[in-house]
Amino acid sequence: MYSWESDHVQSRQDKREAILATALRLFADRGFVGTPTSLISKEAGVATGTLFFYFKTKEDLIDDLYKRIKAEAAQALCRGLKMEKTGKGKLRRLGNNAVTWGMRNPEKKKFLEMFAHSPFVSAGAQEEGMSHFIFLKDIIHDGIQEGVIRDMDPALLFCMMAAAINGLVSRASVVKDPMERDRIIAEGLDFVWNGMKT
Amino acid sequence: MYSWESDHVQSRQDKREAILATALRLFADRGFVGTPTSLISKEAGVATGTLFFYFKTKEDLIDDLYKRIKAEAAQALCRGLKMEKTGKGKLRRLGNNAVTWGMRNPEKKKFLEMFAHSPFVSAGAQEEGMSHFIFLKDIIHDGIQEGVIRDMDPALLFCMMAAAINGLVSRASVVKDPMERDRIIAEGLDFVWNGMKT
DNA sequence: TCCAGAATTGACTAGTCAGTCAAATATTCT
DNA sequence: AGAATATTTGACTGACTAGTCAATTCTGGA
Repeated sequence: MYSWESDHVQSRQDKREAILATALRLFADRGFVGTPTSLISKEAGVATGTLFFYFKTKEDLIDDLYKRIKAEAAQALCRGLKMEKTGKGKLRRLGNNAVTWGMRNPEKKKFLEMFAHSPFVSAGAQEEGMSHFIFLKDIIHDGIQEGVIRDMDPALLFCMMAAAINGLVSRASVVKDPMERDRIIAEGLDFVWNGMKT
Repeated sequence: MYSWESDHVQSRQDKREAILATALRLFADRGFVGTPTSLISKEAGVATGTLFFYFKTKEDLIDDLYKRIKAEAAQALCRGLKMEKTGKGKLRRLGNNAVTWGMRNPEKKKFLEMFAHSPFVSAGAQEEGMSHFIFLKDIIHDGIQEGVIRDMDPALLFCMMAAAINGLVSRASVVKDPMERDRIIAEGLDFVWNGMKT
């Protein structure tokens, strides 16, 4: 079968993408260790050797996914941030963006969670992942300067914000009714906001 | 060598405890899958067969640890709770207890975290684990009745409180200076409290 | 002391999985 | 076209691991 004969046209480089997409799906519901590379390649429609042609090791594949998702998440957090002039506005927008992204990308969120709690994480990837989020420190810092945020340890604020929003998304994800879900998201964001405002 | 000759007197039933303690330590820093049963038995000073004499499978061992730690954590959360008369007092005490326990038992905290994010968790253990925490729902409910807590979804409040405190402990754990650490804990608890109070 | 059952041992098994490699196929360049 | 290079394949290997089991040792009671 030649690609120009197929319904599923797949250029050669797309195999790499197919592997990444399949890996994400499988990792999210079976975990890193519960997902053999053989299964990834099978579900992606490639041979085992092909997977190792594109990724030197399984860990490389995981790290690659991590960096990619982390970068995408950082980008999503920034959506519309420039338009907000006040620190308060920026922070509110940030929270909204975070929740929206988490709700829309459950597999990616799960992956990031698993990665963070996994003991076999390459320190390098961990570090590069965080580098995308430096701008958050600035926003928090500005908020404190403006006096709209309580003067607390910025790293603590960052940790607690992230954790609380994570909890919020987990809770909101199990609520089926869209109206109720929106109400819960609003309540959750209020929780975060009240926690940090002066 | 007979036990009465040894400096490390170890009655027969203590092997079970030795296995559990060793497993906790190893799981906490290598993860479930990164810790072979052979290593657990070796470090606990027993034969491989002995481990499987006390625990039918590796998963049984993990579940057992989980139930035990969960029960202990629930107990720790309750310390001094009876003495508090108001909902506000109870909730403040609760937060303090949670942080204190998390800081004092990093391995157990890590274990619970890993367990929660592990995809191969027995639903039974998960359920029994939660059963120890039903009393929290009541406290939250009382707080809302009293009017000291904002009227929001109790499950959401529970999720976010747990997540935020978890984030707080993570952050506080990396701070070496005791004074600064105490300040951060106080700030963190304020965050949680401000998030939920009316 | 002797026995029955509980506890303990560690060599062994059966299976799994990450990663290799030589051969085959496709693509690009001249 | 034909050579050179890039990609793809899947059978295979070597390492590792959960769990077994027959044999041995320990323990408490008669």
